[in-house]
Amino acid sequence: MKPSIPKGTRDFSPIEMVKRNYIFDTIRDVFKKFGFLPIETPSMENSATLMGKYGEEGDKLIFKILNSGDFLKEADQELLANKDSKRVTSSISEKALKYDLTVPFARYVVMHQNEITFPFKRYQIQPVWRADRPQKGRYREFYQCDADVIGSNSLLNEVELIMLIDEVFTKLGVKVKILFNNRKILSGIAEEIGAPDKFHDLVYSLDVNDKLGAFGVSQEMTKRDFSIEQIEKVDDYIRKVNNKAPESFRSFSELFKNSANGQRGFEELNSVMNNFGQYDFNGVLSQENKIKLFNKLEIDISLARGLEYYTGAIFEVKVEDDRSSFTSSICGGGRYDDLTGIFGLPNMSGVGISFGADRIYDVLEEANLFPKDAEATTKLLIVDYANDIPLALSILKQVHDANISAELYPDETKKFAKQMDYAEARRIPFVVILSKSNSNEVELKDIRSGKRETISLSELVDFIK
RNA sequence: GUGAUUGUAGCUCAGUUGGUUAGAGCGCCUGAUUGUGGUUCAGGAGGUCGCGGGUUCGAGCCCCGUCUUUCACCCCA
Repeated sequence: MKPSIPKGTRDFSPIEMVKRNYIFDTIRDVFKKFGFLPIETPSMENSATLMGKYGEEGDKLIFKILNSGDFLKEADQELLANKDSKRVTSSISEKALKYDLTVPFARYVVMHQNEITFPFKRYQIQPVWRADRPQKGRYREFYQCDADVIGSNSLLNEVELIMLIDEVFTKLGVKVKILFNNRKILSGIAEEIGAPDKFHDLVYSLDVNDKLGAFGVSQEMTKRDFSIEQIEKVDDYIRKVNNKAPESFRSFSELFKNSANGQRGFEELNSVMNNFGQYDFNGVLSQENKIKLFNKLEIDISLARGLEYYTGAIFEVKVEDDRSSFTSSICGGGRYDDLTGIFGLPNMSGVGISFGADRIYDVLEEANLFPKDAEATTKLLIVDYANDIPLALSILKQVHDANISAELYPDETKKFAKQMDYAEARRIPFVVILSKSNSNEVELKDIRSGKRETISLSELVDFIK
């Protein structure tokens, strides 16, 4: 049979793994620095844990796992006879692959609440699965790197997460734009125009602001049967936000006369943004005391995010780098006030962000931002050693003891040319040709320059280092 | 989920309006040559043309189905 792997999944070669690990290590280091602690959860969860948390679209993208044994006997025979796939699923599948790391985390918090010290800061780097159709930057199995703080209402957590995002992308060398919004503003607008029941239609309409501007939003709202007064009111909001001037944004709050939700959303947004040097809405803090970010931080009122559980802050990060054409978001997150409530632990607000490692990989690859030394693993190869294997092994031991990665060519019977090809293919920078060496001096070749020289064994370690 | 797109040797690709034993470059293997792998020369292995069905005297080229690739929409990391 011809070997293959499922659609949307990938194998990773050693070269790719070294680069992937570079991303994971960078993100993990920043997570640790900010005080987050690691956990892991299983690949699969009970379907009931996952279903209903991601909205209608999200639920459809959850991979279900078939029950074991004679599952058709256990199934609802009537639904089975009617070939009602959608409804019969729940009777033949009780488990599912996890769709993100946030919901399993909420489940974890509830199950381990007695052992956790709150506020709890955890990070988690694991694969998740989505039954999406693959395309650019979209895979069916991909890694998320999450950091969440749960059990704290403080908006300083939002501030810290923005600092964390800025630091990660600064370390990776990618220029990005951090978009920030608050879901309360969105529901505030819905309330203000008297259409809280059309929240989703409003969000979808606002979404086109990004591409088509205020006029596009009006058009979209017309399509979705909003009244002229409603459209005009929203248009007012949009224009105030699209105009990036602080005084324009300040006047924004005056628009929420009838919505406490909207007013609060504005205050939350304001109090977070005010910590950063790029914004100065009310001029309270002097510029010197504000945090300077390497990347851009912007308010984007159209930012809604599909995940249903967000209730406050919403983050999204997009690449803004000439060297990359990547347009989809590479990091996102937000605040969820009651994710644990459904599992029986109310009043536990959390906020977190999720880095899309695979998309970040694509960006770094496209923009050529991987450090070059990320490719070399072994520093030294010993070749042509068949005549004196004990000497070869003793040199190997000495180099290893100096904490340098080195190896023997794995087959002493192969031709010299083969052994040199191996060094080149593996990008090993140095080769010791043992047939021309003795217990005092070794013949060392630098593969990149092609130069050979004889140096003493004691110098070897320092030379390679 | 909707609409396109791709699939020929290990890799990158040719293959004309359907017509005899399906090609190239690189790579790989063998031998020779070369004062020290990387040069040059000679030879060689390797493909049921994604899979299944159909049309035809005859299909890599046409039709249907299916899987896969890539992309847009939707949604999202």
